[in-house]
Amino acid sequence: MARTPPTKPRKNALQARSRATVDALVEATARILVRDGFEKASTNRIAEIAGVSVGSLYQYFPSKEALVAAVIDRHNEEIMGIVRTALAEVADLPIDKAVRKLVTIAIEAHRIDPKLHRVLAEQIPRTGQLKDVEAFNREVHDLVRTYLESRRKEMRKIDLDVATFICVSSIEAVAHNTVLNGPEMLSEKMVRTLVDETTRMVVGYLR
Amino acid sequence: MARTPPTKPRKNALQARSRATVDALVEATARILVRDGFEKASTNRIAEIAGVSVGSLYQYFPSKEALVAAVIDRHNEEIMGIVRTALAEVADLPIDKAVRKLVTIAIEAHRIDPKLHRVLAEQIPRTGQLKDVEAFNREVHDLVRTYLESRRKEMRKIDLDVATFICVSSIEAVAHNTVLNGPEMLSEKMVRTLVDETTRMVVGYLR
DNA sequence: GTATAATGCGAGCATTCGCTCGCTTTTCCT
DNA sequence: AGGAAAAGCGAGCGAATGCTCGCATTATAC
Repeated sequence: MARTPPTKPRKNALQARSRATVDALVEATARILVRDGFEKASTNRIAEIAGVSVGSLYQYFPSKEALVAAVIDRHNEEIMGIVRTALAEVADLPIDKAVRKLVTIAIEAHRIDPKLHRVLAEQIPRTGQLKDVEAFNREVHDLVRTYLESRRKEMRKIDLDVATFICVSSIEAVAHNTVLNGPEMLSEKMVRTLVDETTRMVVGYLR
Repeated sequence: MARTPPTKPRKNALQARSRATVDALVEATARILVRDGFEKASTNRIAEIAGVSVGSLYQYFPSKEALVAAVIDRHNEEIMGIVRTALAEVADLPIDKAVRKLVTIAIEAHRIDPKLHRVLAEQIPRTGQLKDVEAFNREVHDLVRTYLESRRKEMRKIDLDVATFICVSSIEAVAHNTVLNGPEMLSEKMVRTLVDETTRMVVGYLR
């Protein structure tokens, strides 16, 4: 048999299979969380649904918590992606346009897999994940603060950190509660009204 | 054997002791939740800390969930008491004064046993308690809505339910995040600033 | 082709948990 | 005093869970 080239020797095969296994496990965890809730999500069950053995599960995730954390990370990354993109797009817009976009985006972000979002928000005991949640909040805060800083001339004199804190908290809460209150509040018309009103409040506050 | 008198026959003795037992159990549950978190709060442990046997525990609480629910109810009742009182006091005040008071109260209410509040918010899987939380939110919403209705002339034309939803969500979120962010944000000065700013935002929005 | 390492397997262990049940102690009533 | 009812007790059961470990299977290297 011919020689195998020196490059790319020892991790291909390993990755092809194990990557798939890891993905299947995370996906299975998410599905069980949505379908049966946190309490019913045992490692045995997760492995079963993923079509993987418990033993293999524990080769890639040291604990059940790690598995759930992976699901949370994936979800958070999705949301952060949206938020980052939105804030980049908004960088050159005046405050009123920017806030409107951000409010819209906030609701949209919460609408990604709302069932999973609900389970993560309501059923997952935040044990150890505190760091992650904090980092998440921190990044959002910093991004928004940076934007506001660049638009300071449109604003009244105001402590930037306080303003950011209040605006982010409020927008997030409206988006969160809107989505959690079920599909009733998610009619096109309702969403538009909420975006209008929240934007009005925040913009009015900032300047 | 003589007849047992019709009035107050069968619950006196029961109440002196059992009242104390029930209280001890609820108190112990709260303490364990704060000290060790939800996961460590087993019924055996709760009974032990309460100085009561597991058997007795199950005479008064049909399940662990019921015990936790009792703690939540107690906490919610405390908060609702404050909120109800505040809204009564505020009924005759103009919007700016009223909102300021409500924001202050919201933070104060969240400051009742903040550690317990944090555990309840972050660690308790909301399973079955959904109804209670909904009822709680509902009552707050209705109280605030009623106040705003009585002050409509001071306000711009606006959908009352939407306005209530946005204001309550925002105020609650600011209070919640303020308290959860730890004692750093709770200096006298900081709190005053937050109250000022949040009040400004909400009042500006409403009129 | 064969040795070696990577990956996967799953019965089962140790532990914990929620909860029951047969019994004792305390309180009340007469 | 005496007996019935209320309250309390706690060893322990059955079920479930997170996780281990010795072995089987598959891929890679040469």
